[in-house]
Amino acid sequence: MAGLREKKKKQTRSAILKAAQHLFSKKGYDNTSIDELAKQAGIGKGTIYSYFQAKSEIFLAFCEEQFQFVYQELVDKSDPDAPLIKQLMTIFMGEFQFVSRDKEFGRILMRETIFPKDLTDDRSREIDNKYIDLLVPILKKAQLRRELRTDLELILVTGHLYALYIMTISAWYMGRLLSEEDVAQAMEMLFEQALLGLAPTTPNEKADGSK
Amino acid sequence: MAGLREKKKKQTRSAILKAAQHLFSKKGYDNTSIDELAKQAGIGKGTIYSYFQAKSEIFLAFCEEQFQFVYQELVDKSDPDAPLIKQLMTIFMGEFQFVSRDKEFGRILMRETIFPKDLTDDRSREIDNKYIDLLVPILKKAQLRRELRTDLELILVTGHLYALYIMTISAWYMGRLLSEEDVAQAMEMLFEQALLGLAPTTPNEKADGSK
DNA sequence: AAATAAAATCGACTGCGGTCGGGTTTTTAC
DNA sequence: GTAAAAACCCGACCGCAGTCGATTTTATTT
Repeated sequence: MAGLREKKKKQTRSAILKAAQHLFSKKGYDNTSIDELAKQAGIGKGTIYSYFQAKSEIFLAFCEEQFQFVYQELVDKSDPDAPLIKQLMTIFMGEFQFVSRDKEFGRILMRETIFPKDLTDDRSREIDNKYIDLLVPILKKAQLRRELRTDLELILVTGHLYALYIMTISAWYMGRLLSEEDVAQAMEMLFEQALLGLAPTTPNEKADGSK
Repeated sequence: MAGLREKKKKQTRSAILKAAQHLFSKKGYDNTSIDELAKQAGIGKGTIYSYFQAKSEIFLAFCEEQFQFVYQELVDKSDPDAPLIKQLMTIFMGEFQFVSRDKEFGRILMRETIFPKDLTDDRSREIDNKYIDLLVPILKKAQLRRELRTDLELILVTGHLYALYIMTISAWYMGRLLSEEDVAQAMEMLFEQALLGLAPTTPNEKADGSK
């Protein structure tokens, strides 16, 4: 049977992740050393590096599991027939609450997700694929309700909205936004801007003619 | 004279930055150790930490100088009467070219700028204040030309546009956009989306009534 | 000018992320 | 069943960021 080795590897990998879940949650990312992780998982330090290429990768794998749970919750919570902006707020503020539970945790996640160090690792790409999967159906429904233009590539729209989310979070990290309400308010204004457009409601070229 | 000490401190600080400029440019950020930096600057390792709290701070200070130069170039290059979207493209693609000269350099800069580790350090905040200072006059002129709504807070608009820039860069870092043309194209489409709005040209609420 | 206080400088030291070569276990070949 | 090959595991080791207390340099007081 070729299965014996494979099985053990799965066990080891999951032991590492379990140790990570325990220690990261308890002591935070920076305060958990690889040595501790290895000890907790009952393996040697070097072994960890044959499962993950860097400490940050363990963190991303850890996040992925957490996310899986949160996403489902968010999908369940949001009302598919509510106005688009309401749904966006539900999802992204839910995200924010999750990320902001531990500021350090969120910062590392953001950094690795948006500006990944290792391009060979698909983990970061997968994470924002999740955003796309989450948003696209919502956007499609909004198109049916005529809340959204139908001539746009939805992937660009998700990128647009995600960008505004990132910017809001960043402003919070930089101390420009202090409370959760500040964050919510700024985010909603940005979404409104995106939906209505920055240019005057009637496009400029046509307005010129009428003047 | 109270000046002697102050003078020396200025000298030392500038020696560190000069060493940083030299070594970072030559060997990259990660490959330059604090020890080397200290040696090149002709001081002890510990001394560096009484001028900067972390290696990343030295990097940000180094960037600030570089930026100063690039900004001026960008301002000079852009035509203040061109359509807003043209001006935005000139500025942000100029930025991109600067940042992408060295991928590692850009990544660290982005990470520190957008998700700073140390909130007590104002450097990262200053860097995006520069964006605001750069964009606001351009936006004001666009308002006069009726290319931009006048009922918006300009700081939110700069945030909006900056967010789209970041998102595009991020997509490049993640390997979703490969060439410079890809980046330019994606960026322009996002800016267009932002200007025209994601919602159908006539806002939904009014369209409903007419139907 | 001498004595005291304050500030700045230094490099040995610590702890951590990541590497590497030798040792061990599993698989394959015969 | 045994020997060769492959895969896997490990912890001593390396280089580096950042700390700390001892030491030197500058400012202040008498």
